[in-house]
Amino acid sequence: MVAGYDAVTVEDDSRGVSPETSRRVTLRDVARIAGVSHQTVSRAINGKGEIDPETRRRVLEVVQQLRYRPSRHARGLVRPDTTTIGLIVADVVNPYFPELIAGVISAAEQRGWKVLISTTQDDPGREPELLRSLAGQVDALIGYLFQPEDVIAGAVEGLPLVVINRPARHPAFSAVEVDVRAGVEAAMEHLIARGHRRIGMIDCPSAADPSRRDVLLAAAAAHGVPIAADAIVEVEQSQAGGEAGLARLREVRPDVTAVMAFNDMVAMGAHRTARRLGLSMPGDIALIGFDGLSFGELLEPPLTTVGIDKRGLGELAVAQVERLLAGDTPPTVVAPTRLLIRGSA
Amino acid sequence: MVAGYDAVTVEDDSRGVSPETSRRVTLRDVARIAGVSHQTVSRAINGKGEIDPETRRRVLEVVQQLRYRPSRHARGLVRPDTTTIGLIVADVVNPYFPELIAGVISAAEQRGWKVLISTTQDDPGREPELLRSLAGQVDALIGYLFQPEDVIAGAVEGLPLVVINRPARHPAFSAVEVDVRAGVEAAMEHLIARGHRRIGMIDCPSAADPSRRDVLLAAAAAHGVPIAADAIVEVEQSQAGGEAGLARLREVRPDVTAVMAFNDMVAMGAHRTARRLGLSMPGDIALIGFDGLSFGELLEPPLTTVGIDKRGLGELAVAQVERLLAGDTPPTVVAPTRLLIRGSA
DNA sequence: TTGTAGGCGTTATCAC
DNA sequence: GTGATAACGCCTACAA
Repeated sequence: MVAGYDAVTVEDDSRGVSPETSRRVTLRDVARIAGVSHQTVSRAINGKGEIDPETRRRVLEVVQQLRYRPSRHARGLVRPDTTTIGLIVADVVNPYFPELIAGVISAAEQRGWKVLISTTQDDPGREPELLRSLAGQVDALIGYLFQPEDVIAGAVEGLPLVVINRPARHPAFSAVEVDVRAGVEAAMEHLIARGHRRIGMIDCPSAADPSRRDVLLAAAAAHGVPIAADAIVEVEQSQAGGEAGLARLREVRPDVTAVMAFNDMVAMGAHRTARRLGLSMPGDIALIGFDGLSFGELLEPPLTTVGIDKRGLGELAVAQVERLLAGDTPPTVVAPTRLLIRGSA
Repeated sequence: MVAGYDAVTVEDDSRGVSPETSRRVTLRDVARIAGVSHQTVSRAINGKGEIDPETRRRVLEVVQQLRYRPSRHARGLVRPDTTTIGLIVADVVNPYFPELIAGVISAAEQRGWKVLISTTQDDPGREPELLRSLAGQVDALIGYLFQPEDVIAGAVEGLPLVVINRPARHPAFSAVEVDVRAGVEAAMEHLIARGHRRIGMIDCPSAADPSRRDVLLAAAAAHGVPIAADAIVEVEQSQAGGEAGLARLREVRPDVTAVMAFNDMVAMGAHRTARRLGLSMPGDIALIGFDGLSFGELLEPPLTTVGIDKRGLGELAVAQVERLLAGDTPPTVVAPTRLLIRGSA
């Protein structure tokens, strides 16, 4: 009993004299004040093992009073590990991402995993920093990243990483890619079947390899409908970029009858410009986007586009993580695309 | 030394013979194989303290070879805590949420916090289970929840919780609310100023209190433009609900000239029905949504709506968490709304 | 430069 | 029913 008494005094000290130095309230603090062993407190909290109801009540009271909260780290150390994966994207609001995120979350949840999300707020420069800070908290990472591979590799230091927007050259990475080639191919065939022979593109800078532009050029050439160099304009990846893009393209090549946009955002801008110029779609000009974002359905006419199964992409990424975690080095997985013919082409 | 030797054997066992039983690779395993103390390994990994480059190289090699990864829990136990907050929403894809999530993430990031996201996949029944499982991983929770308060309270057991879609009656909760009253009020004034006198509503079931319906009725009454009981139809909260809602309303009260929808999703459905019926907006019928989702801008005519600063809502929630974590019991915070007059009313 | 001892907060196992 | 004692995997002293 003397020991208990002593302890209480110590407790009073640390709590009364210097509450600012607020050390964390621990199981032992509760135990001391409640006059029981820390083990009993544990039992009271977890409802495990036999314990006198009265003791339990008293302990829980002290728990409340001290605002005690168990340390998740201490728990994690002792209990079977919950695996947590980190997800880094540029921006949650970009309509491309929510579905992707949903795929990751649901696939993770199926496995009983948790997902930690971070965004670069559209600033790729923050990637290394984010990767580093997430790396300490998770068991693996999934990222839609733009930095050079060695920069990324340096930041994650051996943590399993799955990249979802580009090929993985670096041996430490694993990748999920979109079948851009098949998508562009399908779009091209569609346009040609509709009689288009002078096709243009509103492209954007991208780290992908091969780029959409290369793929498009190849597909067009393969079909004997070569694309003129000046029928490809490059703009910033945004709606505004798309608006400017179509305007520019019309100036340079007014004879173009069909346009493939880098993605739906850009296509939406082009769509806007087309309407502003009084061009009917698909009559005066056919327009095809890429991504298959749902807002395209709301446009008038609705946007024809190469749809990506973004949800599936997220799920595949989690599956890759699973194999990585198991010690595998899985080959790149390719997510399919599907032409969504909706009206603008 | 015998102990060490034994251990090596065990290690060999667990890796070679039964990789399924795979115990975690620890710092000590690395140390043993590298022939140094676990402390040296720690130094090699963290780059702290003096260490012979050659030793370091050798250690890191073993680290690679054994695929050693430090345990985040063990680290967390010793290092200053990263605070992590859990965020629970129904579904990331619902266009209401991405902005909210973005707000939470950016506010959290500003404070150096991490965000763990979970979704109920639109099944409120999963809330207790999710809350419980998240509770073990985070320092506080933010949730867009539908279960009764005591159910929630039981699941989080004292973890700080901020609810963002309803008032907090329970003392353990803290809340961020949307200023529905002001929003509805503004919408009402707008309609009345435009000469509308027979106003209807497409409502949905909701846990909010007071409900949007009550608020609308009060506002209407206050302006001397009472709303007939049968001018309020209740539908499921979805686009399909909205479609059915306006159709039903037109049948019962064809004289209604303006309709307030429960939210933008529902309004979009109504918008569709209006077009299908050949009703011009805002001429034949004025339509106002709620939420201020951006897709409303793409409709033709664009949807007039009561806008919510969803990003701000998320930021406010994080601020509430901060106060909660500091030991405060902050009062409910109200996020403002703003009428976005875009065309449909 | 390297190794040893102790502790972080929790749970499990075993006595009492 | 309750309480010691020993892990869990890591890091920060401090000693060698």
